[in-house]
Amino acid sequence: MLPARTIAIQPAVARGFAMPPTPQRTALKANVSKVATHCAACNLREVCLPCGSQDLGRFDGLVYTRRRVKRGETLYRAGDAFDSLYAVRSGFLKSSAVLKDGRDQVTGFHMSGEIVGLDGIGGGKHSADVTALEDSDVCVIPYHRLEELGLQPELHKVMSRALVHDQGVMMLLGTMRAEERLAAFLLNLSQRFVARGYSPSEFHLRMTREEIGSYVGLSLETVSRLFSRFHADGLISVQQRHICILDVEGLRAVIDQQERS
Amino acid sequence: MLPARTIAIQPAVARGFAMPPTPQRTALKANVSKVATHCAACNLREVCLPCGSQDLGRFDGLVYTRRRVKRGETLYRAGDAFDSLYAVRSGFLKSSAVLKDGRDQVTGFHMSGEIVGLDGIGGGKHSADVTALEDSDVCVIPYHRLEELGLQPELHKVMSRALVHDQGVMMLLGTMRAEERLAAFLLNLSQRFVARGYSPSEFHLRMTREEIGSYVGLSLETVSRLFSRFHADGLISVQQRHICILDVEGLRAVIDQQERS
DNA sequence: CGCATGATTGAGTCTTTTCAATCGATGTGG
DNA sequence: CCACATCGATTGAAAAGACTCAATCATGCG
Repeated sequence: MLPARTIAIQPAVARGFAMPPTPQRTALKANVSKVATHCAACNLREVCLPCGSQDLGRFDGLVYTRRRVKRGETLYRAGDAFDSLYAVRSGFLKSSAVLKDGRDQVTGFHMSGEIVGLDGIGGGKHSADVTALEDSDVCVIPYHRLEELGLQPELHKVMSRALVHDQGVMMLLGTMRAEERLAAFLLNLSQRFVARGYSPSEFHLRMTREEIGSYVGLSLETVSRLFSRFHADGLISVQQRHICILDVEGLRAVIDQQERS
Repeated sequence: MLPARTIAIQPAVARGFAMPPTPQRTALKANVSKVATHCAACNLREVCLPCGSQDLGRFDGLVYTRRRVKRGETLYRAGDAFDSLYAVRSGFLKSSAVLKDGRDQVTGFHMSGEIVGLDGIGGGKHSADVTALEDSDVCVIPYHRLEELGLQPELHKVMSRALVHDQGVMMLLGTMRAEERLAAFLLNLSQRFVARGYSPSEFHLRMTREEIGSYVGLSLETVSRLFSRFHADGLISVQQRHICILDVEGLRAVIDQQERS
């Protein structure tokens, strides 16, 4: 049903560090295109620049690999061995975890410049699935190379920021009402788009109502209803997955003020 | 109202690395007792051993400091400058964050062997408050020393595990019903107690119903009612903050099976 | 001993979910 | 090229779960 299991890819060659060829690696080579230029996504700073636009000296000498993930395919799955981190170069992905009784939840959305795969460092295995919501392109960062290169301080910051972000999501899920959750979700998306040079007020949702609902802890119907209500209130305009934010302050007020008309 | 703001404490002396004495540091010295023996809490592995019971060679040469936090006092607060991580040696703490409209939420509970303060690495400032729920004792780990000592790989694992843990909390808040949340909360606490050599089935809650509710996204009344219901169902016995888990499998079944009588 | 804080329990309300029907868009095969 | 199938989105009505308000009950502390 689903495409072949993801196998983390090693760089074919790195200066002074030739990987011993294994059958898997040889087989995978065809899948992987070597990137000759520097990759801003690998900056590990969640830079918001288009890939390739920033030249990072410390990456000199590192031959890294790129991997394409088609819409619907997984970058990795829960239980997969952890070898590498992934910097999103382009596209849009979600991560999701499954409870043993079958219920699953979207735990995050990832766009260009963000680092994915941090969940695997602790246990040597990934604890969630990461699936592309549109054709995506990631930069593979072998974890052992990261250590060699002394990039840990950067990584610490990325992970710490991820922890702070999760804290925010916990606040959202734990204390906010449905309206507030959705307003916060839209504002967060908008922020992230604008940081990447896209319009802050007009964008295309890459995910379904169900995925949004799963992420913010609501049913898909509630999400749909609230989009309609926001639309009726003149805060946004919705047409399927095309969103315009018409009144940013109004959206913010939904979160800040608990009293409403 | 609250005790003086927390100031992260530096080690007074470290081999070949004398801190320049500043007024603050001198003033704080009285507060800090130097620890001559190795501290298992600093292991950075969230070891579940009582502090001091494990001798870690790589900590040779590091003179580290201890800090006591009385019940109700804060270890640090949101906005405080980040200098150090803290390993809990004994006691029990909570972290909590405040939304701008005043609502606050408990984002975690911390017991011996766990590392606190990771939220500050990314932005140089802490993003949450950490408060002692009982008199506690932490080991201060200056962040810059951590880099010198090459302990980053350990730290990565701790942070990654924290991310995975947060993922679990997000699942709890996002997909579980009230009963399931509370059952999961109790089982998690039990697990953590048993890992520290305490009874898995009988323990004393260090936090109020309100703090539990805040953590799992329920009102304090709902928490109280559910404790009573679990009691009536023979799953646990509750007497104020004293808890006995009478039927672990029953509690697990609350989470796993969505159908109930 | 009395006060303050936290816990329990009840009643009523409100939000959100569930179930269900319909609509719209997209893509495929005849 | 169109009909049909499929998937996602919308909307309504009813039900359930959790919350708020409020009163009462324990416990611990000064």
